[in-house]
Amino acid sequence: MADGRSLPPVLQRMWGREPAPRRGPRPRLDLTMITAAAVEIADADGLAGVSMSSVAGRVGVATTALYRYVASKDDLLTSMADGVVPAPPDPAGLPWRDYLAVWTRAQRDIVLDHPWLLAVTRFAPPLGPRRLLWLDRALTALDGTGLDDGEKINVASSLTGYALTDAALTHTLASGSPELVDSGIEGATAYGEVLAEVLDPETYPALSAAMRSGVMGGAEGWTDADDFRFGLDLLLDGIEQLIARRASGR
Amino acid sequence: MADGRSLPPVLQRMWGREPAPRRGPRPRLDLTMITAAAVEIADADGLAGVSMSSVAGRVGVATTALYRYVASKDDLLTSMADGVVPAPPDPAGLPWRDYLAVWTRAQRDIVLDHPWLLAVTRFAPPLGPRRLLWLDRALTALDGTGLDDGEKINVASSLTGYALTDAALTHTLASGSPELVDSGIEGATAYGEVLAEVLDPETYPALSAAMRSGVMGGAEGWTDADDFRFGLDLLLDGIEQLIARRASGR
DNA sequence: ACTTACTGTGTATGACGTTCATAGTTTCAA
DNA sequence: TTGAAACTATGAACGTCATACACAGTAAGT
Repeated sequence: MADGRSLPPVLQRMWGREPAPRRGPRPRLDLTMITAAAVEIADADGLAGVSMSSVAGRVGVATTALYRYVASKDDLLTSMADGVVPAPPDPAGLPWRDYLAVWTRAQRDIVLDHPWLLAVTRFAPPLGPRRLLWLDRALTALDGTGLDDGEKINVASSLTGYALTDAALTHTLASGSPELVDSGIEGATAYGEVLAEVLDPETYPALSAAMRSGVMGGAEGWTDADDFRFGLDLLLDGIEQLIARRASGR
Repeated sequence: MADGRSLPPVLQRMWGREPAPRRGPRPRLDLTMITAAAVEIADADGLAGVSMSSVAGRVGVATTALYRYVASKDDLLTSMADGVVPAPPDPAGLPWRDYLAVWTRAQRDIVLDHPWLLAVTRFAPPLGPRRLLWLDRALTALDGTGLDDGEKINVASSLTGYALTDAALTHTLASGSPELVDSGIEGATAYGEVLAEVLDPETYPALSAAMRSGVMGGAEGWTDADDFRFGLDLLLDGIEQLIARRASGR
C-alpha cells in the first residue's frame, strides 16, 4: 500500500535519517549544527535575532547554503523547537504523581529558559525525537495506574499544556512583554494596579473588586512558583481521582 | 505620584480612550474598523494574508494611513486578539461547575473558529476589554465557593490555558499543520501510524507500544470532543476538590 | 483671512526569505 | 587515468513587507 505518507524532509533529518548518497564535496554542516547555532542566537537576542543570514553567519557559511539542509526558515524553527529540549527526567521507581510533578515543572523550566519557544511552538502534537521521549516517559510513569493508552496520552498532554501556559504567564508577567515594558507596566503588581484603574466596576464587577483589593500585589503574587504548584495540583488531583475511579471498578 | 505607568496607545484605543482633539479633517477610520478588516482577512486567508497593505486595501486607504491608528503591525495583532472575542456566556444562576464548563468550551470554540489566534496569542495576561470580560464572568461564577480572589484567578487562567492548548491540538490534528498536510499526514490516525513506524521500541518503549496498538485510530480518537471533556473534567474535579477542602475547614 | 493641528498619500528604504545559475569538489565508471 | 555525474557552497537578483518621512490637503480656532 504505497501511501504517500512519510515524514517531511526536516523531520527525517531530525530523526537522523539522512541517507546522504555520497558524491561531491562532503557537507560542511548538518541540521544539528545549524539548529544549535540558531538556538544560541535565539537565547541571546530573542527570536527576532534569528534570521537566515544571522544563523548562516554564525556557522560560517553564506546565507543560502542553509537551504541545503532546511527547506525554509519555518523548518528551521521546527527543528529548534525540538532541538532545545533536553532529556526527560528518569521515572525510575517514582510514584506516578511525584514523577509527573517533576516532569511538568521541568517542561515549564525549559520554556522559561528559552522563552522564544512560546512564539515557535504551535502547540502541535509532537513529532520530534526529543519531545516524544518526554511523552514516552510520562506514559511509562503511568504504567500500572489502570488508565488506558488514550487516557494516558490525554493526561500527559493536559499537563504539557499547563506547563506551557503557566510558563507563558510567568514569563510575560516577570520579564514583561515589550509592549508593556515600554509603558512601565512590569510585574504582577503593576499589572493589577493598571487594571484596577481601567476597569469600570459596572461592567467588570467581580474583576475590578478583585484588582482593587490588591490580589496582584505582594510577594506571593501571580508569578510565584507557588501558583504553578497550585494549578498543577488541581490537575494532579483530578488525575488521581480518575485513577481511583478506574481502580474501584468503574 | 507621577508614575510613568499607563496603558500603551493601542490599549487606550481598545478601551475607547481616543481623546481626539478635534482639528483638521475628520478621521475616516477608527481602530475598530481596521481591526475588523484585519480579522476578516485572517479568517479568510490565514494570518499570512494579513499585511499592512492588505488591511489598508480592504478599508480603502493607503497602506501608511493605518499608522495613524496603530503604531505597528504588532499593535494591530494585539487589537485583533481582543477584537475577535465575543461576549461571554451569562452566568445567570448556573452552578459554578456548569458555567465554567460552558465558559471553557466556548473559549475553545473561539479559537477553533479563528485558528490564527494561536499564532497571535502570546498567552499573555489579558489586557483587552473583551478578554477581561470573560475573566470577570468566571470570577462571578466562583462567588460563594469560598475561594479567595487569587485562587479564583488561578482557576480561571488554568481553564483558559486548557482551552487554548486543546484547541491547538484539535486544530493541528484536524486541519493539520501545512507542514504535515504536505506530507499526507492528516488526522489523528495518520499521525499515529507515522509515529508507529518511526519510533524505536528500545528508546520509546511505552509510546511505540501505544502507537502500535492503534490508540490514535478510530472514531473517538484524539481530536474528538470527548477528549476535550476528558481533560476538562480532570481540571474541574481538581477544582471541586479544592472547593470542598476550603468548605470543610482546611 | 490666517494659522494651527491633524489626516491621508507617495515615495523611499532597509531587512528578509527565497530562487537560480554558476563555479567548485569529490566520487564513480570506463 | 580520464571524464562524466552528483553534490556543495556562493553571489547576485527578486519580491514582499514593515516602516519612516516629507508633503499636500482639510477642518477648526483666532
